[in-house]
Amino acid sequence: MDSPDDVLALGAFVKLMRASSSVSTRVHRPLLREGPSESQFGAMEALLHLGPLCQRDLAAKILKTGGNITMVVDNLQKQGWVVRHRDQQDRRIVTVHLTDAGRAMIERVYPVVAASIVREMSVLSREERAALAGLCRTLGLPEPVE
Amino acid sequence: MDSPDDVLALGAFVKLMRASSSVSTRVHRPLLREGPSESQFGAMEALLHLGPLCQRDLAAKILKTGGNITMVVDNLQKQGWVVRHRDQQDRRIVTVHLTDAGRAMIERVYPVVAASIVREMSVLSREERAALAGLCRTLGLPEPVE
DNA sequence: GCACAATATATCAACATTAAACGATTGAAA
DNA sequence: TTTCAATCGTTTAATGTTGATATATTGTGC
Repeated sequence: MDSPDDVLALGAFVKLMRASSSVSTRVHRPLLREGPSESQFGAMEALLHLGPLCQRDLAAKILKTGGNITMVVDNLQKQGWVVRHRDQQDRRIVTVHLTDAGRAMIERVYPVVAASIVREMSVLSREERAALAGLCRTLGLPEPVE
Repeated sequence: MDSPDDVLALGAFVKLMRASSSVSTRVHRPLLREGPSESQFGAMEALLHLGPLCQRDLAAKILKTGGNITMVVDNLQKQGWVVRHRDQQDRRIVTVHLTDAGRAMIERVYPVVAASIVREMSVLSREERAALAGLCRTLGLPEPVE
């Protein structure tokens, strides 16, 4: 467990965690004190680009649990950015829709965040960005049973 | 803002976020229902490998805010894993020390997490892990003013 | 039609996280 | 020596996050 290979694997993991944490913090910092929180932003962006979603799909999109989505949607609803529609075919399902105010907000805020992301990624060359994307895609896949 | 380059930058960012989130979740899942939380683990690991730290340094090590550290150390103290020592030279400073029980806990748990990390990273070749570490190191650096 | 498993959401307790404001303490400048 | 700014930790309000559990609803097998 302390072979040189293991040490390098641990180092790569730590760097992955620190990079994602610091980049994410910097990307979302401009929204402070006016816009949605990070989770709220993720949900609003999904609704903008994918259309109305049920809470289950929304949770899957932003990698959060069901219990969490209830609270995030609650808070979005308080802001008047989304509304819940109970599905009439399957009454277990709640579909979340953007309001006009919500659409206006996310259409205003999304470009700001996107520009921030592009700026953050500009420290890497085009080839490096492609390499990072490929490595992260591999890492994100479920672990093989081995 | 929608040039092909920008789209690739956004894609790389999303994959970075999803990879770090899913890998981190899988790495820490084995600790559920017995061990420390993820933040608690980070703090305990820092104390194990670096020795006693003041809360400010602890916050910097695990990339969290001061207000957060107060709560994390509170909860570690409740478990009997750490103690606070008020510095006598500079009475503003609180140094956090592992207790014997805390050291025993983290020495038992750390190898489990480390093995889990090594397993997660094993989906990449040695060269890929090195490349990932380098890219993430670059990304984690503060953004140039440009 | 009736159990019954599966699904979707909500609820709950515990812990996490942040920004902002605050109190105590320190050190240095006036 | 007396302000005074900086530093360290804490507190607070708001939101997030999870796993466990509960409730309502659906569809299936009988």
